[in-house]
Amino acid sequence: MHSLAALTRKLSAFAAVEPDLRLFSSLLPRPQVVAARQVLPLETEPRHRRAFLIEEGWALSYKVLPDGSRQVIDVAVAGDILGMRSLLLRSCDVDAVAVTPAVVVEISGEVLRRTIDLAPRLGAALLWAVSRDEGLVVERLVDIGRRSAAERVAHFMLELNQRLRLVGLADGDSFRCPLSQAVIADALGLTPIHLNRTLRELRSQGLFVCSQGQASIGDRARLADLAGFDPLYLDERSDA
Amino acid sequence: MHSLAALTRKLSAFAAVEPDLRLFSSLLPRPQVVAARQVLPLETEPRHRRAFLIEEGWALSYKVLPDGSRQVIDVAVAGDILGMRSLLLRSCDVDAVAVTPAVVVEISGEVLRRTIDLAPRLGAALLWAVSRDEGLVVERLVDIGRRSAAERVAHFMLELNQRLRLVGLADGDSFRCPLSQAVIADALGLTPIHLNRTLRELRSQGLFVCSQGQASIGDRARLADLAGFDPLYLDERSDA
DNA sequence: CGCCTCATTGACTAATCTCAAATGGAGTGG
DNA sequence: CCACTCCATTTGAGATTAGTCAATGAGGCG
Repeated sequence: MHSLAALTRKLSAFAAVEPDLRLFSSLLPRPQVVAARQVLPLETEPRHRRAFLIEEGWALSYKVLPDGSRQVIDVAVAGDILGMRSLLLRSCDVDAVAVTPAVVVEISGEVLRRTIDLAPRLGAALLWAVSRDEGLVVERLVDIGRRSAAERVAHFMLELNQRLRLVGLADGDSFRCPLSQAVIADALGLTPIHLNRTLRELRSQGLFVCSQGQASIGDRARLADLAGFDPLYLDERSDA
Repeated sequence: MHSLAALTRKLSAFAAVEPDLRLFSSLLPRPQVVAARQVLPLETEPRHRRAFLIEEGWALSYKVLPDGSRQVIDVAVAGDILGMRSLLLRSCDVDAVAVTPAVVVEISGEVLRRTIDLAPRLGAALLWAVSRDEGLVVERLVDIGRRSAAERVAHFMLELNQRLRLVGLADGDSFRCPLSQAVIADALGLTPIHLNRTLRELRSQGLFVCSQGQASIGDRARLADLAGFDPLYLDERSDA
């Protein structure tokens, strides 16, 4: 049996789904331990798709363009699900990979379909969770579309900090951040070089430091002001 | 009673939901006719949110940043729903507005909750539709994050054309496009000035023309090649 | 030690933005 | 029918941001 701890916590904000979660859990395969950099295959054969629930560790989904450049779409931590979209849609070309060693549970289309069928309410809750994660994509869209490099970085880091706090992986202004500059740059639509300079700039102003996988917000107020950050959209509570 | 024609068409790709749709329809208020530029209030009082189903016409949702710049998030045509996210989440600061005269149906949180409660399967289908629309946001993210101005425009227009074809609002390579350059620029993270130059460039190469609200793809093959466009993600069929 | 990857820096280039202004159509009131 | 205004579009010139190319450190690992 899985603990599904983080997921349970997430979904219970939406509805009372414990009994359904037991059913769901019974349909799932055993958790897998994966190494850092290991690919999480969202698609093996053309018609065979799957999603991954992240139980522990960090992972991300991304899309590679014909010219080889990469856009990171989601950064996922415990309780997040990667690839749900490609399970429901004939979405294309999205890949996922573990950033750190991680524990993941595969969710096949079959399992999801049976879950929606047997426990539609949990199905709705799962889709709601996905929808919530999409809120992050929207925020990233605004980030990349209309903010300068420094603003993007500031916003991204504040968001990350807030998300980690919500799942108990960060306490105050410091948090572990195993994302390389290349990954962050690909998430923010920047060059690693330019990201590096931007980080230097933030550092020199005492706003934010990030090195050796350890990140630290130096001046939350000024950073939030720079980013125009409003943590409201990360609120996990549902109004339902 | 509403026709919900476009929505029915969309959702039936996911599951057999006709009976549920009748229930849903009975919960909805009457359609409203709104003028171009009229705001669709996603949030009136702090705790009172709503979404809008677009029956006819064009509308869009956007987010305004502190500095006044705007990022367009969704462009919605018949059958699309705007603001679903803000209904489910405590999402913030997203506004919606009609681009053309339009017919819309308000969906209150109350109605959505009752729908999910009484017809969870339809609830799942609705959330699935939302998830599908989010695929568009992801695509926009890649667009803005990693493509040049010309590539963005090419991709956006091919996507729009494809979407309109799917709901019967475009036939071949020509389609009505009532979006002003300012709107398109805000959707693509560009300045109107730069968008204008980019459009000129595409025009001069015979790839794409857009004027007087009428758009036309001049050379689909080269345009798709430029954009790296793959219409797969727009496929409305579900695998479920 | 040699080979990674990641982070960092410099010098130069190219894409995009900003500011400013001209053009042109659509509607409006006289 | 003619000013006149309001927009959206178009163009120019110069400033700025971010990207490219190239190279050097620094740390981890077999």
